[in-house]
Amino acid sequence: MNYLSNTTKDLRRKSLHEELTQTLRDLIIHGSLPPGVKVPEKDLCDACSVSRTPLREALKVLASEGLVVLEPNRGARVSLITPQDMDEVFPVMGALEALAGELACRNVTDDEIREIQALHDEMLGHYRGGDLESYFSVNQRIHEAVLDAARNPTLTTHHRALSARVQRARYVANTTPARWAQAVQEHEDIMTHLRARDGDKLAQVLRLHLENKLTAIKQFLGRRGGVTGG
Amino acid sequence: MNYLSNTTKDLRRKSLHEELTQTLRDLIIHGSLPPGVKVPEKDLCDACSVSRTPLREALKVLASEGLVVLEPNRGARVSLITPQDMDEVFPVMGALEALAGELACRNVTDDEIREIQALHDEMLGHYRGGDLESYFSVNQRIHEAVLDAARNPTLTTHHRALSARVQRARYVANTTPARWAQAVQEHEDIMTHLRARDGDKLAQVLRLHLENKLTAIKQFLGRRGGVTGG
DNA sequence: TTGACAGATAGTTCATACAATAATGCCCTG
DNA sequence: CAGGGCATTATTGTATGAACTATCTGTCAA
Repeated sequence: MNYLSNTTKDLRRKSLHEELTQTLRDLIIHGSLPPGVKVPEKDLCDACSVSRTPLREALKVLASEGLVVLEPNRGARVSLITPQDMDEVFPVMGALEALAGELACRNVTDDEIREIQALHDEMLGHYRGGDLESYFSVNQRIHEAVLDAARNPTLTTHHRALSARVQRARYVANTTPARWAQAVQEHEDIMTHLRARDGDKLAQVLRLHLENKLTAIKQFLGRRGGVTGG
Repeated sequence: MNYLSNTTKDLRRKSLHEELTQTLRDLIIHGSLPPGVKVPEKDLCDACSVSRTPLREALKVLASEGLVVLEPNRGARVSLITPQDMDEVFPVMGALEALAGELACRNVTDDEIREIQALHDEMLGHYRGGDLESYFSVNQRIHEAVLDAARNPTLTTHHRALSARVQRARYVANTTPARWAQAVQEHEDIMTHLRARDGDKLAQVLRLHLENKLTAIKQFLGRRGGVTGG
């Protein structure tokens, strides 16, 4: 009875508030709940057909992830996407991805490298076809695969929390052809270093990847004039 | 009405569940709620004189921080401290502290350096006096000061969440004289590089600092035979 | 004596009711 | 007509109750 691992939760049935958390997270990431909007409890309760208790529990978790902001006695609102936020999030994200790259190079299997390579090739196809949505989707899976290969659930958890805030920015900031080409090139480098299992180089390019993405997003946010999502 | 910063929460009155979260966090960090124990809602409600609703909200947040584990329909228990956990947490912590060191060197003011130096000197006093508790306390404040100097609240938030898990380990693992001396030397290096505002070097030594701490703790956990706190 | 099933029990999950706080609109006054 | 104060309303915060799930215990059969 002593041996209840901390990671038992994988195959358990999800409870209501847990599903809700995921649902709301997705709504926020995909922009269905845009930055800045008030989120009255009752509306969400009606929309999701649940009572306030599990909903409030979900909101507390999302608040701890930084996706919503709770103002006591005045309710919740989806957090804004400001250039300052991006300046905060991206460096942290970069540090975590760099670490993931290092660890992945130590732990990744040949099979996993082949899988990631396949994803990479698929992504290139979407790039050539100009299919941005599919590109983003596969891109996301690549980064998640690298995280998996790092074999560090704690790292994955924190990365995922930040990833939500980063992804959200993608939905409000356009991708220029130049930036897109640059990103693809960076992914080529990522694959090169991963195949070579060169942890330092992979870490370096992952960090650069994030830095460049930040620059691109901030240029867009700057053009649109600061606070996004009102 | 558009300009509600995401960081408004500082000067607001805390709500019950928020205070509870902090209270429980402290109880867990200091070992009053030792790793592995079941945490029946009713007991905590009686102990804290609150109803179950805010308590449950607090537990959800602590679960998202990894301090408690929720097993659906079977309640919450304080998460265990295993060597595997430490292997997960410390590298992530190291990456975040390294980043903090880099950013701090860019942004720290002369006044802040003086303050941190003062803390460092105070800590040395506690070391010479053999006062481990005071040493830990000031040590903690030094690392927090570096985080503050990094000017990145997101980084601070994630660091703090991990820090709770790390600190907890300190309360179960003894500090050997050798390790203590080593840690003090590392702190000397930290101060040197911070004063020189050498971000790369500071990042490097902070990472090393965490790696060595991990080694020390794992040696202790290993000696005690694996899972701690049942 | 051991194993399994059934009932009882304790504890969690979700729903709802009540209380308190902030937002809104109206009226009154200057 | 404008501004401030008060009452009303809406929304959040907390408490409690109902239903469900897991666990424990005791009994019966092999």
